[in-house]
Amino acid sequence: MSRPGAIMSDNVTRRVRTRFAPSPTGFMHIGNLRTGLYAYMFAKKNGGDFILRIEDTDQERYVEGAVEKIYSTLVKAGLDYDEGPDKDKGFGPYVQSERKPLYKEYAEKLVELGGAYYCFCDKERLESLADENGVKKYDKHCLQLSREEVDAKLAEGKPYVIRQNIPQGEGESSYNDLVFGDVSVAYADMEDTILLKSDGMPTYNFANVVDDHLMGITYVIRGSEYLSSTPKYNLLYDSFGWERPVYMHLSPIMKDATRKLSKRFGDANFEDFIARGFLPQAIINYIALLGWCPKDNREKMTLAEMIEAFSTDGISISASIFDEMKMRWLNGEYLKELSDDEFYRLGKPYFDASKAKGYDFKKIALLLKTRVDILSDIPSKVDFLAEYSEFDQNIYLHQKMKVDLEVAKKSIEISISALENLTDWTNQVLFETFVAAAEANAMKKGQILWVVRIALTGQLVTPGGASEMAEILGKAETLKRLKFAFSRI
RNA sequence: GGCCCCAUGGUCAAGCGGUCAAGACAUCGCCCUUUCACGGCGGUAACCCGAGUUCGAACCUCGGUGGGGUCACCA
Repeated sequence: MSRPGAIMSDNVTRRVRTRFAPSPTGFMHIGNLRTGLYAYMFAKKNGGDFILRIEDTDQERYVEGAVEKIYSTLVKAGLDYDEGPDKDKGFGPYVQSERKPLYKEYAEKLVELGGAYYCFCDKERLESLADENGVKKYDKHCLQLSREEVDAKLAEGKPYVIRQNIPQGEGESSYNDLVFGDVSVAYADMEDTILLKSDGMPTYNFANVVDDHLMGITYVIRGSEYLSSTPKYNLLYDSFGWERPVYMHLSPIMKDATRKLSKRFGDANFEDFIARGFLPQAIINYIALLGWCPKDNREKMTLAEMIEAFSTDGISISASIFDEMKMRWLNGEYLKELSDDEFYRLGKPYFDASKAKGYDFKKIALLLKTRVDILSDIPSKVDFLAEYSEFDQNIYLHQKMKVDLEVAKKSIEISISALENLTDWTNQVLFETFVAAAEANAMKKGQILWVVRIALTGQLVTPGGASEMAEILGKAETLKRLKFAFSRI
């Protein structure tokens, strides 16, 4: 396999044009989005155009609202297309179902050119072609038909499809993929697949070629499932006498070692991640890294930085497993970078959804910014404000700080008396009060702080230290909880 | 099953014939003038197997194994 380098400028004879061509069959899958991202980055990196095309030739799988989802995802992700259904720059329409007459015209033209032929075989005959593996390779039966016979059947109104006419005999079709290098497939291994269905709609095999050519697409960037059928598409370009585009195939994103990330994997779609409190830029950043690595190995990058650093030789050829853990980490990094106000604004819906009511969430947000990876972690972090009851006494125990139940009980007792007459209820004063109380009683301040924090929340991991928790809870609630905790030890 | 493609720690990955085989996530430990977190420092952990080419192979070749894709009037 020969490994191609990055695009040399002298190879770019035509303006770079890439496209993203999703089919409106549901939500926006992460793997699909990544393909769009790479097509976008490649175009922008090379000063070219990024085109959106809707591939809806399969009416059976069409899902209502899916087109809108494609638009909104692209907007949120920051991938603005230069051309698309709502931005016609003269290559439209950009929705395949609206291009129907075009495909028929080109299919007929291809028949004239010898690259395709009419086929009238019925389902029964096709079924009978199955071999021991159930593979039904078409036998070019209708290629034998004379022009007169074809015309007669057509005049009769017999249903037909148009099939690609793969050359017979030896020979192979090959191309050089920007990511995979040389790929070739023998003619003998290709089938005369259907180009135009009996309903007059094209199959993907045909529509993508006609559209890519008509829309001036110079670089075809798509999933690796097309790797081995691409030689066939190239034959189509050749038959038409069209210039072949350059291809860049992308390996799939896996759910685990053997399963592809599929639409059935509920969490694998963009909308869902957004709803769970992932930031669009974090998602984009993460998926860009799933299968691509910049020269300098940077990880956290803005879209603009990624475009700047984008190069095809950094794209990996093997599949990668989606790791939500790492995406969470990256998202956390983006969260920490937010201004306090921005974090509060974005987190507000999650605070509102928590069980805690009536607290100063703006203040709590300050504490949470460095403590959550995704916004939907917020409710579980603040629920202790509303829910406080019996908890496991063992969480008081801390060997290194020498905290046992006896020390815990004493710490709480000391704290109660130190706090009871305190009027200035701020974090700073509270902290100093705890420290002073510890010193006055010959205890380590960590012993007090550790115990109070737990006594106040009933949790081992909390959104802040003892003084911060006390400040948020307020004097009355703080004392109430300390007294309760004291009574339980 | 035929054909196409892939193979570095648990995960993402750097590596392009000579490296003590980077870095990040996760994990573990330590530090943060003894609270949670943040942060800092450090540890554990990898070239699928077998031949060949070469003075020398994670890198090149072949075979095996494993995995993915494809073989639709789906895209």
